[in-house]
Amino acid sequence: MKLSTKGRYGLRAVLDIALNSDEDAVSLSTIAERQSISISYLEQLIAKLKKAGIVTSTRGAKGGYILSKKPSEISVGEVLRALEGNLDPVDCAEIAGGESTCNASDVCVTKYVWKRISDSINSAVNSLMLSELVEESNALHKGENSGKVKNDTMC
Amino acid sequence: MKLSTKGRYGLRAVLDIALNSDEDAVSLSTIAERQSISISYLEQLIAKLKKAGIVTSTRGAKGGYILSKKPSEISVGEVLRALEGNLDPVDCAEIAGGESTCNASDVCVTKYVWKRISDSINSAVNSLMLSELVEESNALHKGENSGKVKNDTMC
DNA sequence: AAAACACCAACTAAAATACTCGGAATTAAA
DNA sequence: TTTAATTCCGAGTATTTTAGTTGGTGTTTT
Repeated sequence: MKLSTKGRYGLRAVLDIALNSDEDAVSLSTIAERQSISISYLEQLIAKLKKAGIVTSTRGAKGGYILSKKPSEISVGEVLRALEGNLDPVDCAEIAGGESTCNASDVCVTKYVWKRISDSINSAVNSLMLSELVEESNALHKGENSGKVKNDTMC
Repeated sequence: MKLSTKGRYGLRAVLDIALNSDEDAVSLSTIAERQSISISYLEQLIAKLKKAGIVTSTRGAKGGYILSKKPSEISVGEVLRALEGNLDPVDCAEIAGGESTCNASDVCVTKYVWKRISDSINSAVNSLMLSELVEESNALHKGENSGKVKNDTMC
């Protein structure tokens, strides 16, 4: 029941882009360095984010990534699901909202448990916007040199 | 971000005991058969439940397991944590409620995300009691032969 | 032309998961 | 008192997933 490094690193990467793409797009290598993540691994994570329409890339020298939408329009849930797949605690079509393919679907009590967990996770992350994390970060850095790199997205 | 078979099978086992230990203790082999779980694997799961004080065993022939407490006093959270370890989405002392050993503890924004997820999962499962699942199961089986095996804890 | 970048598809090592196996100790019943 | 049914225990193993790495191609600015 743990998030993998995909979700953890990937969210840090998105936050890094949010905090540092005011002027230019940010390159993979700068994110990787700032966040202490291997550049080649990060590449895979960003690919997922791009596919999900969360970030937009520009190729070539001076290229890099920016967010596709405003931070207030990107939920943490959206980001985590792009990286980790669905956040449901079990793989079950019925819980994911689809048709019940489960052969024991009508005699399945634990299903109520998984549904309850799934709903609580999803509502928690869907209601949390990237902008809130950006504000939190700014609050933590009040009084610091604003030109400095903000390496504050650990964990 | 998935529950392992430990949590899924183990909760089914607990529910099976709750539903079938009215008179005698239920043996590993009957749970295993009813739930289609390998007996030797189930053994490991039940050991965790015993260690956590959720079930009580009696050894020897006619031995088996019963719940240590009433179903209304056992939360699903208690069971899942016994089987899976803590349900937090990341391993972080601060989120688990302890001291911050994290070297970036005060510059750690994503921490708020993990805390939020952790809280939502734990409050969901802590407020759900085994007795509610028992009632749900009985409701599903209204009208059936009450002597029949109730194999209704799939998923 | 060269440097800085994104993009892509395999490949691999390590860790975690999901089991199995072989027994020893305990207890009820025949 | 033997036998069968059971819990209990520690170790071993196969499979899957995770967490990367490697070696390249294509694109754009300087």
